[in-house]
Amino acid sequence: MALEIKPSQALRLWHQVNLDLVHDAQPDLSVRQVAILLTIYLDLPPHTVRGLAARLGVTKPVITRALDSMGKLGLVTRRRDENDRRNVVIQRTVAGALAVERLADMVTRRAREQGPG
Amino acid sequence: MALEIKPSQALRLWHQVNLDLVHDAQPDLSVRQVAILLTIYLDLPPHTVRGLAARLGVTKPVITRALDSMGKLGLVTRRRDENDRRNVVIQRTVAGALAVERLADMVTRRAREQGPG
DNA sequence: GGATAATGATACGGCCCCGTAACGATCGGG
DNA sequence: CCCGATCGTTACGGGGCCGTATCATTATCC
Repeated sequence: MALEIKPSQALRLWHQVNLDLVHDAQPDLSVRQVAILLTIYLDLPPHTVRGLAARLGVTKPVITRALDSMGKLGLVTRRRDENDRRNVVIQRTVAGALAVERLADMVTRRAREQGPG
Repeated sequence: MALEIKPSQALRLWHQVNLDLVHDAQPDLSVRQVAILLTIYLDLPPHTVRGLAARLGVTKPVITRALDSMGKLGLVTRRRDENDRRNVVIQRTVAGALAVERLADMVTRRAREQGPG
């Protein structure tokens, strides 16, 4: 059962949510950071730097830096993989889960506000 | 007739579209730039720096700089208001309209791909 | 064990964005 | 007129992200 949505509704939805994101005090995450964060919270673990880089089609330093900054915000954590100590496993946090949930509420609420066409 | 959407669908939609935005070669716009761009293309003209700043709740230099960079990308244009030469009227462009349309298609297509719950 | 490969982090130079403050241009009221 | 208010822009100092190249650490394979 796919979501039936018209282009004009899609645009208004994207507009409203982006306005909400600008308005709320939280620091704006970049498009890449959002893509990484949601991949971590929606795709099945485990998540590695290499894997995220491949999924997003960007270089590894992009992931490392994004994890650094989102780590400072408490949205994710890193842990060495004890089975293969070259790997780093990215883990979810309570704060990160809350941030994702807030985003879901934002999108859902704005979607419900959209009128026809 | 509001859009019926579940939080998990909303999150997957936001995730997919952000992944698309990262993947496509176009330079990533910031959240603020997207909010400005869509305000210009969805809200009724005329649009001024001051008005956009108020709508987004940010300072005027933020708008000026965003218009500079989006202007370089050909997404918007500026023109002096001849009635009150202090004002600047922001105008739409063909390239900007195409970019907005592409975004609408992206969101619409990804929405249709979302399964239940 | 030693060479090779793979993983994630770091260094570097460059560019863009931020907020505050100040600025020039323009309008409007007295 | 002239003074104050308004508009958009610019200057400044600071911080973040980018891609490339390089690095240390760890695993693998012969």
